[in-house]
Amino acid sequence: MQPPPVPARLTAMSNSQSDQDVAVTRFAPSPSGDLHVGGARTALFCWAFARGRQGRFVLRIEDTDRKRSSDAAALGFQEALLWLGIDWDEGPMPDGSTRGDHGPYFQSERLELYQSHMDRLLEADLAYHAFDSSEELDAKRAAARAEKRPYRYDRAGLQVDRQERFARAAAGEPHVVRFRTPDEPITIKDEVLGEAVLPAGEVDDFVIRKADGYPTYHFAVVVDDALMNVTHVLRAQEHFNNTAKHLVLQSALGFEHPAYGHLSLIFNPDGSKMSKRDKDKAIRAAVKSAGLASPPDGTITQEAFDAWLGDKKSQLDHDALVAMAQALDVTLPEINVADFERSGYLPEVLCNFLSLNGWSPGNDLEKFDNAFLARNFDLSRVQKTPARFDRDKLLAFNLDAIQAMPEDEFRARARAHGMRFHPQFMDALTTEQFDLLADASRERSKTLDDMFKTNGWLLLEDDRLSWPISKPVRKAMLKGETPGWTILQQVVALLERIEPFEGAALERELTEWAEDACDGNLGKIAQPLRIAVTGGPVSPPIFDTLAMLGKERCLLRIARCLEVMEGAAASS
RNA sequence: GGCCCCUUCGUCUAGUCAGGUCCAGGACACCAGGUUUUCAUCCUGGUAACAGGGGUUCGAAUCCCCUAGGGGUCACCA
Repeated sequence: MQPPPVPARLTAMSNSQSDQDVAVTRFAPSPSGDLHVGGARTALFCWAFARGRQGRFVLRIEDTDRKRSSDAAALGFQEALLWLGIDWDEGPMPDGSTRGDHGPYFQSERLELYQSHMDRLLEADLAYHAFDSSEELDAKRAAARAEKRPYRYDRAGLQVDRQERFARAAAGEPHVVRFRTPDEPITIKDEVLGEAVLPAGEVDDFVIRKADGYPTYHFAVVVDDALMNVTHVLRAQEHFNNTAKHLVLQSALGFEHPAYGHLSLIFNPDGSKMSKRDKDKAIRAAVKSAGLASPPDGTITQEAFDAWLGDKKSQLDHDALVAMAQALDVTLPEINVADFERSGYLPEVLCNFLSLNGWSPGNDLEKFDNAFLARNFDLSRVQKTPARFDRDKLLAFNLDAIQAMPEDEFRARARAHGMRFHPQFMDALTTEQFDLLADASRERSKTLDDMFKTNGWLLLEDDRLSWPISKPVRKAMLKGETPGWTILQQVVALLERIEPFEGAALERELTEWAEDACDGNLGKIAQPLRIAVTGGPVSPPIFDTLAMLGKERCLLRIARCLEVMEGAAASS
């Protein structure tokens, strides 16, 4: 039996209301997991495109997959966008309110809207109920693959008589609705990639309403973009082929076609696709290289550990990953926007860097802010090729931004970061101590997190400090004609005298003292001092280090250190 | 595998649409020096690319064709 001819299209339906927007873009994430940097870049470009043209930027939540969507994730996306400095004119707000006249902005709340357009299609035979079971379809797919033939839906649903289709659907028999794709080539015009023609038959009769009554992505996106007057759809390149479906659907529904621009993907440095799985992979690699047979203390149970290791496809949850990373001393790769925040990257730097992956203003200009991006962003300069995400360069940009920051801004931002991610660290320090630390750390900080990671010595009880004899410690303390510890012995009396015990006074006195005692070589005393008060060879400039700790604690630490070093010197 | 897209230093890219000013520019990384009380910074210099092959042209990174490589997609997920 021949399939019935393709029916005529519905007459044009005006979906342009009174607004004369030249540019309406939208970011439409599905709320599962966290906002990925690739998604963040898409959002940023959408935002910039609209902002640069006095247009509107819409946030829409595509939660038609009921199994995977969550409200928490939707909120997380909003917070991540706001943190990046991306705001929207329409859509849900984190406080639960909604902006805009084209809502609702959660697809799960737009079901009647979809239904009315679905009915138009069904009535006009531009779509049809199909009663194939998943098993039947799977079998057909498998058969096609076995014959090395591309699978296309065979329109089995159309073999059922029209009246019967409607009757069975009305009777409640499980079914999907499929779109009757016209048998003709489809031309995709893309502002980034150019024009592409998909041969007739390439797009089959795809499902537009699932058995659970929810529209599929393809249908919802087309209806929503039209009803929200979206003029420019900027999205990831993985959607490129889907565009053909959206185009035919728009024609059938009588909607105008928005302009499309497909953005290339963002990859890892090794060329693999960047995904949340990378964190799990990093931990697996660390476990393997350490040859671990049981989980480190304080992480996960042996049972969970075995189950996880036994199933390569399984992934540890976030808390477990963090615990494992800490125990194994590995850094998890940052994948989500929230990861970068936690790692101490500045949002304006992340945006700047993300923009550079796929877009550039030309003229060898690299450093710019979101306002500049909005003013200058255009589709013609968007890169067609995927970009590998270079964390070293991002880190270098972050460093530059921190160095360029005024001292008090750095204090404030570092403090906010500390309160959020290192509360126990902040509790242990007085305001004065923290400011001292921030000022001393700024010029060596690549991230806001650095100072919290490298200054644990400040929090330690004086009698808990220890001095592992590493190579640089041995060199500074024990080696040479006059070993460092003997110089340290001599400087104690001076330190006891210095008042006030502050940076300037310390610098003056110690420098003068080194003139005689160390042949003018401050390093001879600075390193032993640093090691004595911090337990290791690395800390902020020595005078700041001493001042932060205060005289009493310094002297206590030095005294204990001298005992240890004398012992080490005697036994070697 | 079918279909679609892409291809400039290790990486992100400028230059390609309007062929000469490009023996290809910048940034990060890397290498070599230098500054510095540790670390990190900072300064100076350097190595390094038009995927390959055919055309067109006085002239090609830029235009055309082929090959190779890479990516995307083929769900009742978005």
